[in-house]
Amino acid sequence: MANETESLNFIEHIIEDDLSSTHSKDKLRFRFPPEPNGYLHIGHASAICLNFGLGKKYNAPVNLRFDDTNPAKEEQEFVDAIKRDVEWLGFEWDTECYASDYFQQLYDWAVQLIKEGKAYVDSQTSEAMAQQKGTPTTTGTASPFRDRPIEENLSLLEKMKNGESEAGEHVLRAKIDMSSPNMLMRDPVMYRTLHKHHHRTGTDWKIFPMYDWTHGESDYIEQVSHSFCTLEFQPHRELYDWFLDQVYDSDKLRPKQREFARRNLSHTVVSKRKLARLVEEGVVNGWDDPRMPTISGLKRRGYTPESIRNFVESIGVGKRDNLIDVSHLEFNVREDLNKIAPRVMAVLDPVKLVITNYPEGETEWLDAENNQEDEAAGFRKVPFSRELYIEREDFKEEANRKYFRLTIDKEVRLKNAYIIKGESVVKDSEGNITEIHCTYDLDSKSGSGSEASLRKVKGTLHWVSIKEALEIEVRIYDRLFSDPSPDTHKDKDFMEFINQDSLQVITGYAEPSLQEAKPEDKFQFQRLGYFVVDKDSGPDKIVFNRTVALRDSWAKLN
RNA sequence: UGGCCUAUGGUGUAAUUGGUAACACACCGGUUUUUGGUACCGACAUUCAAGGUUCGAGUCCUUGUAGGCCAACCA
Repeated sequence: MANETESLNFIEHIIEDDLSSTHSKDKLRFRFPPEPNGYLHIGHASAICLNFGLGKKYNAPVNLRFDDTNPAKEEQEFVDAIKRDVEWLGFEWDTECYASDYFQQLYDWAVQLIKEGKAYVDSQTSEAMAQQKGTPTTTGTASPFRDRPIEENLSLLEKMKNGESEAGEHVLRAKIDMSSPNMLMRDPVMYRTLHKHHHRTGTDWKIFPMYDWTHGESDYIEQVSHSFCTLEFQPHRELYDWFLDQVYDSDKLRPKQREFARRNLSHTVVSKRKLARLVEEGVVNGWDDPRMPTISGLKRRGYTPESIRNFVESIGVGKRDNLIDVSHLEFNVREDLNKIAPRVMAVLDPVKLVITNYPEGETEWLDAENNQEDEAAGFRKVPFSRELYIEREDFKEEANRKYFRLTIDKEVRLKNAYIIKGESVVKDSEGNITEIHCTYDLDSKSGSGSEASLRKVKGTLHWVSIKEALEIEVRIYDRLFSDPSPDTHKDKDFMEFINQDSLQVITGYAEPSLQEAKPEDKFQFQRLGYFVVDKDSGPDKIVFNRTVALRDSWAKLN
């Protein structure tokens, strides 16, 4: 069977091992646990595809769980955006969960821990506690409150809960081991007081559980079998297990945390906090700016869910540090868009071309194939006339043999139209070319089947008839950072590597068929790249984002 | 003066658990082409280092080396 030779990633190996020893298949359950404090990015897409992909593969439920334990940073806007993005990527969650739904259960367990002498209220400043915590190479020392009587701990926690203490006055700490080589085991904070409005619990709760106290218990409550997170949580595993030990009932499934390496994309940052800085400091125009590696940014840039899923699958999962070149991502959009994007013609850097032997004032409508990769795509009509725009770089007065485009005395084909020959140029007083004059071969009309039309010419140019052309706004994007790995320089802030020219706005001219294009419609501007209609488009102005340029082996030669 | 994790081509992953390095991207070369696109073909690594076990090691052992993470009342 083909399945037997299919290679597995290390996560799948873990599951297969568990399946053949401790777990039955119907007990498998996964979760995707975002904190609603920002938008999802391409790194999250990896985690989403991993967890939901596992769900599909093993026919197991996957929860969408919002890790909303910090009301200071979390907002409903982000919850909505996250749900939208997960759905857009093409996944369905089993249950929509919130860590805040478990606040009461967590509190009850905390009380139990105090009663068992495994937690205490500390009333020192955070600075003092940090001091006592020691460093990775030196052990910590005990808090003076470590052996507070159980009754006192209980009443203090009660006071904290009732909002009778200030933020920062007391915290609840687990009593574990101040000399552990793992800093996280040195009496970690379980609860802090925060007088903030929570997006779901409002002002009901004045104390909020910390991540470590919440995450594993939430997995346990939901009976998640495998809790996958990124590598930086590796040291948290010991604490995850310790907290689980305190509440674990052997009748139930015991969740396990396993870690994988987050995917780093070159020339950008893949960190919610750093992306938030780009938004806050106005480097980009919001979380969905097409230059952002957010899901919503990629969507607006013209990426398809399919291309992102394929990308994630092709790069796999591992445990080592990595830096994936953006070209991987770009390959995947091109591959998808090549199949589905209708071809149209647009000129972005126009120069006027006059066909001197073509009748003045006449327009003929020619047939143009919509997509040669898709026979069902059919044909459309494009207007052709005496005066056209072509790209400035598609003409040179003289050029060597390697240049296949228009030059004086050389023939070239106008896509879907006729073969023309360069004759002369008109220049302004500064020597810039303002018009190119050429003649056309009446018998060479594309698709006519005539001998002339079948003539082999080396170059084919795209063009647009000036009279019928549509003026469009085109936004050309470049990488946001000039450095491949802007946030890994020890002594430099990633903001120092921002590419100042990551956005270029130009006016172009497109064939009139584009008049009806709607936001999110995707096209290939022939010989240029893939473009998507932006939501900023209005009735009098269509705005296009360039998703990605076509591969360009000519540009490489230069 | 610590603990944990990771090392396979330029990049990212794989290798049926000890049987002779695979796939994709990138790069380079070529064929086809009314997109210098697409498609197709070819080239591109003896697996961090040094020892060891073995008929046989990317897989096992030893010793090194390099990189990452850990000192938030963030997640």
